[in-house]
Amino acid sequence: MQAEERQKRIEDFLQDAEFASLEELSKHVGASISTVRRDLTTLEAAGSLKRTHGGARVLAPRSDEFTFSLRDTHQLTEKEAIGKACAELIHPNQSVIIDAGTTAYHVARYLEDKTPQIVTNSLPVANLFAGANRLEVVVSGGVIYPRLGVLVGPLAVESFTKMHADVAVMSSGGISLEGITNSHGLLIDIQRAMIQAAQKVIFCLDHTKFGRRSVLPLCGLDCIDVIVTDSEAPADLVEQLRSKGTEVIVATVAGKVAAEPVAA
Amino acid sequence: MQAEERQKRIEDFLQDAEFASLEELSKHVGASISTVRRDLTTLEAAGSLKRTHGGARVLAPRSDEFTFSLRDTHQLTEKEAIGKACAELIHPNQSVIIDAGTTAYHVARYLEDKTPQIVTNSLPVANLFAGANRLEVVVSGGVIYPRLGVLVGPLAVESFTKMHADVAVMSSGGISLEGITNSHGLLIDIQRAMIQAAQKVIFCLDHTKFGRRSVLPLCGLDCIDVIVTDSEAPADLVEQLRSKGTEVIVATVAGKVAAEPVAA
DNA sequence: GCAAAATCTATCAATATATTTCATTTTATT
DNA sequence: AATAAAATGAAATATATTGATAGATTTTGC
Repeated sequence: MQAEERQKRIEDFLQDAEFASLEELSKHVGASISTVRRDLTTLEAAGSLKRTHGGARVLAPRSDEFTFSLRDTHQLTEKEAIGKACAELIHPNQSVIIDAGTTAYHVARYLEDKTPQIVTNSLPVANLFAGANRLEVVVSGGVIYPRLGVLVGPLAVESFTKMHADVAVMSSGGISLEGITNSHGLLIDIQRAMIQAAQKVIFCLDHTKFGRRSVLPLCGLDCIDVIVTDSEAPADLVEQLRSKGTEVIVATVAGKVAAEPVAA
Repeated sequence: MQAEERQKRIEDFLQDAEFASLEELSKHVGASISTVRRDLTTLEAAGSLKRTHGGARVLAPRSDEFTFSLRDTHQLTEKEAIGKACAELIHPNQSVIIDAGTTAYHVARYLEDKTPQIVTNSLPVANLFAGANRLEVVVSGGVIYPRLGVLVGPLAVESFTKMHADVAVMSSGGISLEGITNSHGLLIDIQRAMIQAAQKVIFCLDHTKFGRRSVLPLCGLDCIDVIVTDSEAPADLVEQLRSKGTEVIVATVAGKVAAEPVAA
């Protein structure tokens, strides 16, 4: 059988089964385990499935919840650490804009005790605080972007242009020396408005974002006050960013924060 | 079994049980206590549950995330019937404003197939449609009113004053011959804006609301185009409303027989 | 407040799964 | 057909997951 044909059969099989073990797949396509492994590696790189221990599963099996926030266990501990470290930068009673994105979501989880005023366009974040009556949560208006649970569109942008906040906690798809980039065009306008609205801009980016360039440019390094990342971030790029005057905080996964002496 | 599958089962199990011991979970997923422990650690980090001594519980139990919507099983079947009946009044592709309230929520549940454009200030309603990518859902901005998951405040009011919709599906605390009343002061302004914004105003009120007067007056009968209620509504008041020129639709509860002959 | 019981965390060996490596077969190219 | 290149399957090596156990911690009952 041809490699391409085989990989297509694997994709189809997974589409129905949602998950399949290597043995199953091997039997189904009539190839050895090794070959199936190789195919899975290829297909994962192509983005059509997700490998797991013991097999593979479809990428977003069901979208009954916000797929991004709870199913995305990628770099989970890193994001946890980043969330914790970033939350420590927020002082009580500050007003905080929370961006819609996995990493920013994890920051939000550590904010409840600080009782800040929170502004967000993320439904998951809104839900997180819906039950808490100690802190005030402002939700921007907007149209729901399916699956992500983000509010987008002119109403959302407008909300933020009229607003002011002490801090903005942002996340995005990539960072390089040229600046920040992101993938979703609809989000860019909103993120720019968020950055404009906030006095201090914090970007939370796990190490996989470093050196990566997403489709669309969001802003230059000069817009950023602080970057929070995890200890896996490439040291050279971190140094270069610092030498360009951007404060970079590296959160250690163990739970402690390796904050650099703040050179404001 | 796969790790992911197992963790999903733990989540699901907890969703129903609200709390479960390690032993229960271990038995339910067919893995050792140690493994369940590890899963719980992971899931807690992901934010989907809270570990406790001896087990784990849901973080925000689905059933009282928004106290009003799901915990309120009061007149559930009646509200179901009202929701269904009201949804039938909506034509495909109409734009619909959905009020924040138990009854209006139940209407929303029957709207997905109509693919209307939906506007709401209710987080539960927003969540309901967050996964659906066939229909456009606009969320008004605003401050989260704790526990209810309603967006209130000037931002919310403003959203609706700038808007226009074909239909508004409303609910409230009471109706009498003098008009509609509601209890939450913060909601009144928003509801008025909703009514202004819509061409056709439908009020969904189960029978317990009839003859009741809540704290604050919302609007007179002249603002209302249609009232949808259930078959337990007092016939005399229904008749009086009709004679005043308000259309009243009585939804029959499945299994229950309409007390009065319904003159559509 | 103390002791007993239960539960938690940390660690380790056993197992299962991944990755790497290499000889062999298949396919493509001249 | 001869050769180079790529793909395959199988083995060896490395890594991850699991279940069990021992010592630390918390809860419970008095």
